[in-house]
Amino acid sequence: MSKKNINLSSVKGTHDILPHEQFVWEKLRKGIRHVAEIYSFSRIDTPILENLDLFQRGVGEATDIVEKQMYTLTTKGGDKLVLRPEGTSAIARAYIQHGLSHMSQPLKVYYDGPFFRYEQPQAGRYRQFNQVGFEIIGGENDPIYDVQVMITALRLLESLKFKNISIHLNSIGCKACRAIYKKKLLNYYKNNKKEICKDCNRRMLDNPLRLLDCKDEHCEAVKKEAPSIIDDLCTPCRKHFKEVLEYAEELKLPYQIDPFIVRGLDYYNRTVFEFFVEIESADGEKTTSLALGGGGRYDYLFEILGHRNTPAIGMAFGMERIVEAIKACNINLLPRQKNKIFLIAIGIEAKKKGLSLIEEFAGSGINVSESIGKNSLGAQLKASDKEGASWALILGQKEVFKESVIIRDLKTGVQETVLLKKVVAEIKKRL
RNA sequence: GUGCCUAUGGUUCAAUGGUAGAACUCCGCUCUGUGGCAGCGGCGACACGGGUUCGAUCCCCGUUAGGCACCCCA
Repeated sequence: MSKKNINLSSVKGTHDILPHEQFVWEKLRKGIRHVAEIYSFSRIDTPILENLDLFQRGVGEATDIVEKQMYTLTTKGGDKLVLRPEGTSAIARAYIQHGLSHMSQPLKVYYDGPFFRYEQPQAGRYRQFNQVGFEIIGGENDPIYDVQVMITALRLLESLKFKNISIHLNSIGCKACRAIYKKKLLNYYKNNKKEICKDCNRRMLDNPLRLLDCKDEHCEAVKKEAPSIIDDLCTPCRKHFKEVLEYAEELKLPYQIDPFIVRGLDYYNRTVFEFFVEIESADGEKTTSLALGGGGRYDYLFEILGHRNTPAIGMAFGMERIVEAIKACNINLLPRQKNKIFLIAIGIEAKKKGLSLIEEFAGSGINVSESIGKNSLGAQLKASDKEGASWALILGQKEVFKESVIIRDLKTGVQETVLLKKVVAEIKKRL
């Protein structure tokens, strides 16, 4: 087998998270755990593999995700499975399957993990990507939960030191008022058909709400004058939205009403929102908004899945997007350097003693790093420098013979010889 | 799925129709008894396939991958 034929790069749209970038991810995971605890979300993990029907039914047959972005596979037994493209449907499935409606309601859960969508990779977009999501399921259909999900998400971003966060908020009503609005919107666009781009002409046929997403400048002009769904909400939807806004005011959420937010998946109703963060370009000249995630209410999902009507709201962030935004905003999350101990041993006897010494330190909860495979003292000191260690423990022939060890302060160069059995205590004192 | 751009060591960049240089990184030596500096040395690359040519890393075509945008979304 020739090496030449093996493709040694990661699969298109997937990426490695290398050791030197792990600290950002770890920080993010910690932030997630922390904020989840504060707002009493419990963790839930669902499998990466699910039945194909779940998403066909849940997300919607006509959505892009289901139409062309799912990784599907057939098992030897003939079952049609899919690598999960999103989290909400899977959580709804677990809720129904395990009778979680019998736990105290509403159920508040969070998750993070990999998801899969087959599309063209691009900035902040991968085929395998990670999402973190928060869901509040069951209980009352109270707008306070809508705001709770948003505040949780907001606090997560704040804990990562993001500034200039904004929440674009909208209501897309219910089946009844949305249908009326769609007609109205279509009528309006029909009258302006000549002004709009060819994509929008297509949208008129297959996804009218998406007309509001177009960034073409002619369409922008048409959009400005377009009827707003907020004016057409039915009385219950209008009341719900009004209360959401009142709670949002109370919590001083950095929100703005954005009638152009329409989410793609079928199961959304009423409250929908997206989180943005402002990014300064490299030359500092202009700022752009980066969408980190979004969500909304999905009161219809449980009915779609054949369960009784269950109110629910949730949201998800793209973790890669958060990480990229952290980099783009130059946010420094590096932990303060801890004092590190570095063991240096010269000669086979010293190395043996050194190994047990590392164990002894480990037993006291102190990590000792080393580069014990190297032989010369100089090389090992150099390695200690690269590690950024504070103290070196030097064990040579002489020290082994005398049952002692040198403690070298790597910043000042001051050295002290102490007995081997006292060294752990001595280091503890210095820490 | 569509359009535009790109492809040279681990990284960032050069040069060239006669097969490649540097900086940083990595490894080693100066230096089995004291690191950061310095000096010296070493490993290591033309994405793949085809075409034009005496000869292609360079020109052309295709494939693949990456970037950006559209679509859509996280």
